[in-house]
Amino acid sequence: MSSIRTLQNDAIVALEDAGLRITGQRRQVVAAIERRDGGFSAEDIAGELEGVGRATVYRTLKLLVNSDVICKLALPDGTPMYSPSRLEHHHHSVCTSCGAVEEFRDITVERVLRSLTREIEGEIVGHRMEVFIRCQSCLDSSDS
Amino acid sequence: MSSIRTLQNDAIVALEDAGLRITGQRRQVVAAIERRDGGFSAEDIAGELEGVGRATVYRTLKLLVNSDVICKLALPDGTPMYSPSRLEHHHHSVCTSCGAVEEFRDITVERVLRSLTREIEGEIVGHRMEVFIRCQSCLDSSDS
DNA sequence: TAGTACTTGATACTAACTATCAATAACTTT
DNA sequence: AAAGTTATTGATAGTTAGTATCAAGTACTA
Repeated sequence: MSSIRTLQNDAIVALEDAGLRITGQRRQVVAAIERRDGGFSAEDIAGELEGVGRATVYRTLKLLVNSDVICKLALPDGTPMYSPSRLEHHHHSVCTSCGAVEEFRDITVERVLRSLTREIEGEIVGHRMEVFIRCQSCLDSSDS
Repeated sequence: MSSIRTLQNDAIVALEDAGLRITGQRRQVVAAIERRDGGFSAEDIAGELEGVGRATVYRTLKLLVNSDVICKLALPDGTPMYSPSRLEHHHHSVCTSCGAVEEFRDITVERVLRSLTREIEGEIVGHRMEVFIRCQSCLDSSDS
């Protein structure tokens, strides 16, 4: 019984690994995430899933963030966005016009972190990097 | 009349350049920022300045962010923090234990951005990078 | 089947802002 | 320097993105 890598499968494995239960509500949240592609807000999901309580949506998103199934990122003004996580170690580009989120992996980012290890006093415990863009389709439609 | 570079002076120049008025309240907010060093929250300032309305504090912080006198950054959980901005083009390290903020400048970060120009479809309009650390003094005090 | 423990949803609450708008203060003009 | 114009302020209410509480429900376990 081979399992293809879908968000659903990843999420279930992650929840199980964490000793958590696979409930109907959690499945619904994951399914809703999979149905969209790109970034979404917690309220997007909560609004869509009438049958699942808002608190449960927020709780589930937090669980999924903690198990690296999705990422929580932020627009320039700080507005939070969530995005499914496919690449192992990655960063995000966010289109400031349409909100489209792309993952990218860049080895030079890792190199930056290593170089900072020498420059920064203390122990690096994490980082965040977001690149804000105007994506090609937004550029195209405003060029008209 | 030479003017030394202080946050106060920078802030006043920035506000004037933007065609804004230098009011007593704005001076008080800037002075309060200068009195602390490192990161602070909007509520820190609002709580300290009893005579200045909360809305005015938030408005003034936003003006200062827009004119690059201070930076708005975020802890890993998204909690916003503000920090005075001294270096021209810089990033931040934030201690997740004590909240201390340091600025750093790293040319390799700029190199990453240039390399992304080739990798990312679309036009890069900005970025954010924060490095989370346990600073030396927090490490020292927990080593005991 | 009973028991224990994890989950849920309704509700209320918090943090960090933002919108409104009448009153006030700061520049500008004369 | 008084009058006029316009920016700014503060009180209040509202919004967004959550978190805390806790009784009721559901899932595993013995």
